[in-house]
Amino acid sequence: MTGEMPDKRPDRKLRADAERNRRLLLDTAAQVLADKGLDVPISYIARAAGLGQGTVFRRFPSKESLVLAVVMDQLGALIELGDTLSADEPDPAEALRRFLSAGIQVVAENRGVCEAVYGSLGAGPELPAVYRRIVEIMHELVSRAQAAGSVRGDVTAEDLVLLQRGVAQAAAPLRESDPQLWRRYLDLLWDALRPAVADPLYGNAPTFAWEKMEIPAEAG
Amino acid sequence: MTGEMPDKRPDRKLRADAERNRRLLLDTAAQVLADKGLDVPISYIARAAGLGQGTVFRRFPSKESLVLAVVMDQLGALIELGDTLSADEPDPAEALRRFLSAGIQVVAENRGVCEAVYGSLGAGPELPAVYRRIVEIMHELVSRAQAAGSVRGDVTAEDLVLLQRGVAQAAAPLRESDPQLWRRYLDLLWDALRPAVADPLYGNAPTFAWEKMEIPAEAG
DNA sequence: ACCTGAACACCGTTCAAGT
DNA sequence: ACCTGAACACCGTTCAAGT
Repeated sequence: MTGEMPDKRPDRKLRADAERNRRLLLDTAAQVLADKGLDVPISYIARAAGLGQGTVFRRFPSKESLVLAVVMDQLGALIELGDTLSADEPDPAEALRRFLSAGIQVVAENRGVCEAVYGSLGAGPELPAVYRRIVEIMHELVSRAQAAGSVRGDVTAEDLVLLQRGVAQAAAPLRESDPQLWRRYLDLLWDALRPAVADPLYGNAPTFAWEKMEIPAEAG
Repeated sequence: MTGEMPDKRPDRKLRADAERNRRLLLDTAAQVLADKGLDVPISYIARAAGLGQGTVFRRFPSKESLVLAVVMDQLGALIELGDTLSADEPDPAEALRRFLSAGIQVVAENRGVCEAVYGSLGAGPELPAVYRRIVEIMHELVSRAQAAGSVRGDVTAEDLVLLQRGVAQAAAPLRESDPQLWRRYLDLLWDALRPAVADPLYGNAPTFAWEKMEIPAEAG
């Protein structure tokens, strides 16, 4: 057969209007998801962006993949901050604390991200490349803080990534009435990380099953 | 009109077969929800219980209310434990730790409860009577532990209820590969609660908007 | 009173027709 | 290549008919 197949490679250059629509869709979705949460119908997002819902599915094969793309956009900013801190912040404890804080804040202040990040990672995983990068940065920062004697030696980068989620989720029920509550529980977490208190922790540090994770199209 | 209305009062005595079916439904749902999570169709639960799906909606006005009833069943057991600890455990720190542990465990080991408890409480709240009771027990236990000097004075019962959730949710992504991971983060939380480390915490302790909570039918 | 399954509404996803 | 909205499948909820 001679019919042209549409190019499925994710990084194939899009036609100008398509690229514009993709960006519009991501921005609209980010905003809508942030305060309505994951339950908004795709049709709602499509209408808010002034597009047909078919267009959404042309660019993102499923609702989940759209959400994923939005979340990855946000985590991309977090990674940039991590790189900056890793390069420029001379105080290891301060660098770690700011990275923890920023990660918690993204989840805590964004209903869509909070709900999305709930089921993800671990067993039925997503966001692989981005999460792996975050763990790498976390590892760098926590290692330095431990070497400086600011943080107990028995917590790992994986622990801290999970605990970021935990802190954000602890504060999540009161997001509307007390949007800064997560800072309170970050303070508690920080206390728990002091080397002085270090009782041995139960069991072994967790490991993530990166192999099980599939690279979604958007991750390129 | 002379037609009899069905009695809507939630505690009205059910006919024997209806009561049996209600119990069967709750037990089946508990089991199915625990490992499949909230996404299982009602039709699946109905079939597993050998009933028509209409029967489910006759007893529980919505899927949400069925889930709620299941969760409340489980939290009922937690409350009983709390009462026992409050009455019988002489060591205040031990009593508090065991209550924290049991609450985290319920959420951590039960996918349905974990997902259900995610959105609840706080802004758009449910489970009111049961949650209020849990906070009361927590208040009793934490007060004693604080009076005994085992726990820092600036955390409240509300903090701890939220933090239970947080610990369970931190470990949730690895539930299948590492089902005991929550114990590790309970250890960390426990370290954070020591009076010795007490840096002042950010902001004020949270308060729950009980007024906003509606008593669901099942709470009778 | 209670049970049931067919019917309805809604939303995610697909696709034939149009630009 | 891309866009669109109608059509399809699935699941929560309702309800007319039966016991």
